[in-house]
Amino acid sequence: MNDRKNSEKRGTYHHGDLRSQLIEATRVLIEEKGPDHFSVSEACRRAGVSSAAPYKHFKDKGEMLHAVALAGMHRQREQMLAELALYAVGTLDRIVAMGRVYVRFAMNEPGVFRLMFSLSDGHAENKELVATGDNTFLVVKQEVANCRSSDEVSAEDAHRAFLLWSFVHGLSFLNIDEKLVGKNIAFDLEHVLKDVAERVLR
Amino acid sequence: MNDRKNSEKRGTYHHGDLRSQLIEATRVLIEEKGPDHFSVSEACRRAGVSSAAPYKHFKDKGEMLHAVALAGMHRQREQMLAELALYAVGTLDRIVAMGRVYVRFAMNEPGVFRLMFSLSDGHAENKELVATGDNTFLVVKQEVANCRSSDEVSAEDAHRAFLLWSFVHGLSFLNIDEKLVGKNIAFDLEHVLKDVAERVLR
DNA sequence: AACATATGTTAGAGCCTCTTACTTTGACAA
DNA sequence: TTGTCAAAGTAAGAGGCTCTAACATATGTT
Repeated sequence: MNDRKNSEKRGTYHHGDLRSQLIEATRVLIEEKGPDHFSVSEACRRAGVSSAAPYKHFKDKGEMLHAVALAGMHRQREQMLAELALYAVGTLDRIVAMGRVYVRFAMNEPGVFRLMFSLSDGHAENKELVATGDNTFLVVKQEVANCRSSDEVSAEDAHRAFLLWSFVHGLSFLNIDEKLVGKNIAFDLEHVLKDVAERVLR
Repeated sequence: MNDRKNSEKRGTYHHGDLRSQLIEATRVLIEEKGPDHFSVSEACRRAGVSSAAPYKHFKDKGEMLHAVALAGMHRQREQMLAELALYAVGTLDRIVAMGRVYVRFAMNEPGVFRLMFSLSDGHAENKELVATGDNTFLVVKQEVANCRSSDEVSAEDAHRAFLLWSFVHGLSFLNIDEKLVGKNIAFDLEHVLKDVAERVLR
């Protein structure tokens, strides 16, 4: 079988696993320099290929970024589900848990987070990205419904989920963009998340 | 006196008002193509000068963007103060008014809004930008304090102002990045703002 | 009137994205 | 086993970008 998929051996003309190594190099670069200063050329240098190589795998630079963003959304989703598993269904703890994952993800991977949400370059036209995002928001809505002891997501549940999302989204951006430093804002994440969850879920 | 400051006459070797015309061209371009796809060259073409001209007025591209961002922050602040003047001191209406201005500004000038908050390229190091932002947030804190019938801004007031800011910030971004379309979210701005203001101010 | 300074210009270095044409490799059918 | 083809590399380069250096021309001060 083809055991070259495991990214180890190069030295051959064909790389074997260029696509995923480019995505990883891109991800690292984005965290180092931000999504704006990322260059395909640099990613190529790190992957050890010529600067024309990526175009066998991606239509253009934007498609590389989309791949990184999509992988990020999957990571975020998985982290959310993993954290949710730790708390009892229908408790506020689960709402807090989702918020924690959201904000922490932004702190841990600010570059990718910005890419996922802020770089709107054809994101809305990318079916996969939109579907993944919708899917994650569906989880939030379901959790809100559970918290309010209903199984089906009502319009009111959706509205409250939306309030929660807006809040953690704004908090994440203000935080990674350092708009909060020196503004005398006591910022204990757990406390803030609990506070907001209570206010929104009554 | 120097009446060439009024941007009209060119045809002369010296432009007369290049700095501000470059800022305006940049602003327009950013709204047309987004802050990422803005190019100095294009702004020069529109202003009718060579692509080296801007460097007599700005250190680099980033400084041009800072100028646009700063002008945006001043516009935002002025709109906020103008809107505040319409409502009685200490009322929830004033909180709603500030939120309205914030979200509307983001909708009307998404490119500049993104620039102001999201492009964190040395923003934190730019004293003027930071000071202007702090100043605007001070207004919010003061309004929250007024709403809770105290003149001085307590830590609790600051905390609530911060919750409000996070919320409208997130809402603005989700909105302009079109993350809300097709997610069955009833989005009546006035209603949402009132709802949130009540939840946060008890 | 003459000069210093501010603010334009042209030319070009060095970087980037992406295309074209060519090369190498691996897979698979005969 | 070998011949062929598609996949996935490479080198070269067009065209665009940022920014610098060297030069040119207005402006305002003296």
